[in-house]
Amino acid sequence: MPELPEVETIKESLKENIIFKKIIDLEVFCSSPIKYPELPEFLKNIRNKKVKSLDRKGKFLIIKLSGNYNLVVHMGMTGQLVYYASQSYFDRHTHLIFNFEDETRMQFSDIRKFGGLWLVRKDWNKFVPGLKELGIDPLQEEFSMENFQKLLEKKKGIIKYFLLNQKNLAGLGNIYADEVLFRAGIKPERLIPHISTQEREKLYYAIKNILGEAIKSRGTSVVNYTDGNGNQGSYQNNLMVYKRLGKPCQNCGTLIDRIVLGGRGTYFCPTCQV
DNA sequence: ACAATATCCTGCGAGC
DNA sequence: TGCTCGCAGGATATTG
Repeated sequence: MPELPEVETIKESLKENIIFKKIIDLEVFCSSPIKYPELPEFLKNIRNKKVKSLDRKGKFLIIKLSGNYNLVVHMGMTGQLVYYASQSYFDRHTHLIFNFEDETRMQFSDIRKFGGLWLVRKDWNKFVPGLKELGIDPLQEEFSMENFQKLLEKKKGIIKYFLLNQKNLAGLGNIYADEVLFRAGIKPERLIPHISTQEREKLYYAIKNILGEAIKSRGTSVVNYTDGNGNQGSYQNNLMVYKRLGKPCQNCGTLIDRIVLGGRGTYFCPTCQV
């Protein structure tokens, strides 16, 4: 599940390989990931564009191209964007191949097809659902303790819902939401008004630190995530609760429990989290 | 206004 | 062995 640390790693690993390269052609094996514009226009507009820079907003990867075009990519659950300099791996989930002028390429594959690509220019973020509504990115300076406290002030709901809602904070998904709540010592179903200021502080640092650590580990490869070079991350070795149902908590030995919140498997330690 | 569920999709592993 | 079923969860739409 590409969440913020994974998309950040994909961005950085792709950057070294595709920056300043010219896309001469796009091969389409499955057009459903192309969300905007319609395929013929997408094909026409992607051709002969040079990669100018790579950016990230929450879980969105934004590849800035010449002609003021932006290629916005969301990996969904199983999306992968991998660069190949020589022979490439190809299977039935490979949907798109971006061919560069120097005969290298970047492939988009997506088993579950929840991912999407948008090629946009003017008013670009209004064509991409969810992009304009994104909340604070926890890696930006704007994510201060003050702003975080302010954000929580008016909220009434369950803390895990808050963390997963991209309109509040942009970038947390199911894995890191659970990990962050474990480190902060907060049960996932706690109501926000019942969370103390001190706990909110712990939560703030948990978000900042865990995302930072996960980026250092180059992401969590628990399902099929790889970076832009096809390499796995290692943060799966640091997970304290996610997917650890029935295993002893590494802090206190209590068996990790699982509940369902928002249709998502939610893992926590019944002792360490109150 | 909010919480909770259904929806899209495919692979995988459990159980019969 | 091979089938069905439930589960995995990105985000949005819809229902409660």
